[in-house]
Amino acid sequence: MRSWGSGSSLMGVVAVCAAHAGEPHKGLSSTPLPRSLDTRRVALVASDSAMPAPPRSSDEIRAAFVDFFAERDHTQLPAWPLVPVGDPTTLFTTAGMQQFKPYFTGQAEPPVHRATTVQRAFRVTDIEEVGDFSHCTAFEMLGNFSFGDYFKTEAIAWAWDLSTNVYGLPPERIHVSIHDDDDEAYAAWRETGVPHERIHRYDESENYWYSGPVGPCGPNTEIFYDYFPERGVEGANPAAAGERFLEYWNLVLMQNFRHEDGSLSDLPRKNIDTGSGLERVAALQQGKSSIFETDIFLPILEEAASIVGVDYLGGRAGESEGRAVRAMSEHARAATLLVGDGVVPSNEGRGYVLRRILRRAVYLARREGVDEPFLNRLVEASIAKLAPAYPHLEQERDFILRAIGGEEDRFLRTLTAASQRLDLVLDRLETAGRRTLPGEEAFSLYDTFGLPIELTREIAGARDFAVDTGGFETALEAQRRSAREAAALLGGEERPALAAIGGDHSAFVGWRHVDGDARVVALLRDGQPTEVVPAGAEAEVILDSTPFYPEGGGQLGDRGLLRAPNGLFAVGDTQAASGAIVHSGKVTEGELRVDDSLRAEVDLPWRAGVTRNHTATHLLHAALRGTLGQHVRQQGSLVADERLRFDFTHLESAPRESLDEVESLVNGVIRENRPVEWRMTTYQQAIADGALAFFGDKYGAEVRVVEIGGEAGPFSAELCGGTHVGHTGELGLVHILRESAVAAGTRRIEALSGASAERFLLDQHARLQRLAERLSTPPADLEARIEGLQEELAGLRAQLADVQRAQAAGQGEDLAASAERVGDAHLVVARVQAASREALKDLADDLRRRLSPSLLVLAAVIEDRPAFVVAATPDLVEAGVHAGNIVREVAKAAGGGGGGRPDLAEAGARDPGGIDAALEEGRRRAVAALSGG
RNA sequence: GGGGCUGUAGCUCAAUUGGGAGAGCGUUUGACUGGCAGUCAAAAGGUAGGGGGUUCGAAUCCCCCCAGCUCCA
Repeated sequence: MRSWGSGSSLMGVVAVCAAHAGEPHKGLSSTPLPRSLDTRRVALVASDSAMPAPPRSSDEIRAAFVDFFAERDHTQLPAWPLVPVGDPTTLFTTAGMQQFKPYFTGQAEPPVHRATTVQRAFRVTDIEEVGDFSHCTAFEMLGNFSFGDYFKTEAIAWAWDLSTNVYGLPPERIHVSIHDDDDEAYAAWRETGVPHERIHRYDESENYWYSGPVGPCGPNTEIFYDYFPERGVEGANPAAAGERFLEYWNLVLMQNFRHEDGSLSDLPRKNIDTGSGLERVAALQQGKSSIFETDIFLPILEEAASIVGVDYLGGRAGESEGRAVRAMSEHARAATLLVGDGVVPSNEGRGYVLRRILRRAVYLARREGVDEPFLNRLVEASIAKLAPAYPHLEQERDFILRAIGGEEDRFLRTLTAASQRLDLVLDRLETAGRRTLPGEEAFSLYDTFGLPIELTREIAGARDFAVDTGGFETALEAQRRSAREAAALLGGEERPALAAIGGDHSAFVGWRHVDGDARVVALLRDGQPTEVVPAGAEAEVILDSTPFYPEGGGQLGDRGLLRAPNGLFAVGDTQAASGAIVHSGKVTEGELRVDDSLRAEVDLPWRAGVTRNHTATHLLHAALRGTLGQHVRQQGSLVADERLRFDFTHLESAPRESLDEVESLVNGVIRENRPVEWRMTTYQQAIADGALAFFGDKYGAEVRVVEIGGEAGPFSAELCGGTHVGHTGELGLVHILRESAVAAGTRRIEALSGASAERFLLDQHARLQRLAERLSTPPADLEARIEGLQEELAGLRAQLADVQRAQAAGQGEDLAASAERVGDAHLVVARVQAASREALKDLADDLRRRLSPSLLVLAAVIEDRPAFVVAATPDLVEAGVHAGNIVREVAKAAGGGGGGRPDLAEAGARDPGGIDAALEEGRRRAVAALSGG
């Protein structure tokens, strides 16, 4: 399968320069383009003096493309953000056609029949290649689209017209490829004047496009620029990877539909879907061999080169320096676009990809000796370059800088910690006389501490250590395998049984109704279709139409009741799957049969709570954006009947004052009792009107916009399929409970609305009253009262400690006086009073200070259990006395256990009755130790 | 979603491996020097992330939860 412009073909080798005609430039170093290139360009322009000046800069090319198609009745539609809007299963927007899929598959009616877009795109496949002369992760796709309107002939003629007359490319340098069987395309190209020998035919593997086993598909035709026309057309093969040709435009001619059995039929309405990489066109228009030498990258490259400290543009950068400069520039630019579209660095999903490119940029720079943070300089340069086409980047500048700068700081910290650890490991190996770092060690540094294997190799290499790369790969592969197995085990369930239900069903009427008459279309028990469900059995019910809202957009699925003629079905949850709305629950009375006519009733109090909370979520979202900044975007939410949870992008914790501000803003809007209205529109129209779309939610071609009114423009407008109140006043009150962190860059607030908010505040108030009563003080004085109690407690503790100390001192004096002498040493064996183990040890310390040399064996009852301490002065320890050994025997005599250091050891037992025997044993051991030593 | 590591004073981190919670920096106070900078001395600051368990005894071992870091999907 070959989707146009996919993988390395799109960003294929462009590293060929046409300057020195006939001389292939293998292994182009980072040498900049020779000036002679520009002369070629000048000559070319001069020869076409009748034509308006061709577009040169990327901004001009973008405009020229859009204008060209606008003149031909195309409407320019807004691009998608890099985060695909309708499809949570896709990480990033990778092509211009992505937002038009529903039109191509016929699921939805297009708003216009001719469209053109400039679509920013991001592809993960080539990250490791970035740094060479051609690969990119982020790029811009220029595209024109026809939805059942014009087809091959026009698409091809216009592509030719734009290429030769607007871009001013010399016709003799253009080659095209078509599908083997596509004689129509061949004819269309001949019509433009392309000679037979520059039209190349390829089979399915090269020139056929489809997306998935079932769906629209068709041949495509690609347009190539020939850097070496002097090599002749004999044997020319544009599709082969190489230095000669640059593919800069791909036209997909969607004319067939592939069915499940593999057969093809003609599409009733044929489509055109084209994509032309702006970076590549810029390279052609600027006479450059590499996209990195176009105006798109120059200002960023220049900044990167100054960071690395090389004269990149002057051609004085070494091979690896050049790589680093290019990768740093590309990754910084891509990251800028990603953060601008709401992606924040994290340890999973899109955020993880962002993290990977940022970290790659940092370690490549570090390898060239850059150890200061630098990303923000590159981001500034990227924003400056991109802002004319993408003004939102300028608006979100601060957020972008903080998100990326913060990630850089974190990574530098991680690197420092991990390299210290590596040094320790290497020290150990060195002592053991080994010179190879085992693969498991390298993997652990990578896996646990985030040290890239390249850096491990480098640091180890600097100390003359080898790294067992094979072992590392093995460990990495093992982890991948186990992750895959775990994923397979959990795998999301496919529901073919639902997809197989024929006819119309599951019409949703819940936005306007909470009950309605319906007919049972299908019943499932344990996922299998059945005709009847008896009382007591769990089942899933599919209705022809239903007021039950299936879980989506964070709003939980409805609960309620289905009243059938011969039975009752309690709905516990409602979910959407395979195009069906599935009511799951239990038959509580009688039975339920397919074809039963029934009354579907959503649980009213439940739905009322959920509805309130959903509107509250929109209000909070709008208020957060107003208070914390426009970078706030919904990341996820949970809308239940009694509470709501709302996750959003924000880099630091929101202070209580901001939350208070948000809360009072929201409650203000509630008091104003503003109308909440919704309407259906197209996605493009909604976005153009400024509505907010939540990423990760599924939108059809028709979308629903929920708008909360305001005096000057709506207070909030969001794409949303959920249920909402009619006026904000119905919410009564919104109260934010708490704010917390969910992941790096994502915060969560939990809140209540309506009756649950009221109940919560009343509970709080009641608790306050109870506390005040208990402390016999008015609620207003509670703080002062507690402060007083705390002071009193601290005072009493200090007094108690004084008393205990005095008591211990007295005891110490008495015990010291009663000490026996064994040889030169003092021996105290005694049962004492002590409140804690601490006090017992303090007493031993006191005695050691009073008597030297001395050996002490003390016992006390602490919390009804015997505790023992044996202590010896340092000189005795020197002479071989070991307190730990003595206390162990003491404890054993009391039925317990213990141990410790030679100078101080403690032990305990359960039964206080054994103390006397234990002390007896202690005396024997002590005497033996003192005389035997 | 799965795995690994970490959580000790405001900060950075120790503790002979289960036996008395510490250092440096910072903070406060005092002393010295004309002031600042500084030097010296002292003090304050800890439910050891939270909870449970094992044990005579847990920062240390086990389990659960939370948070941070990190790899994989």
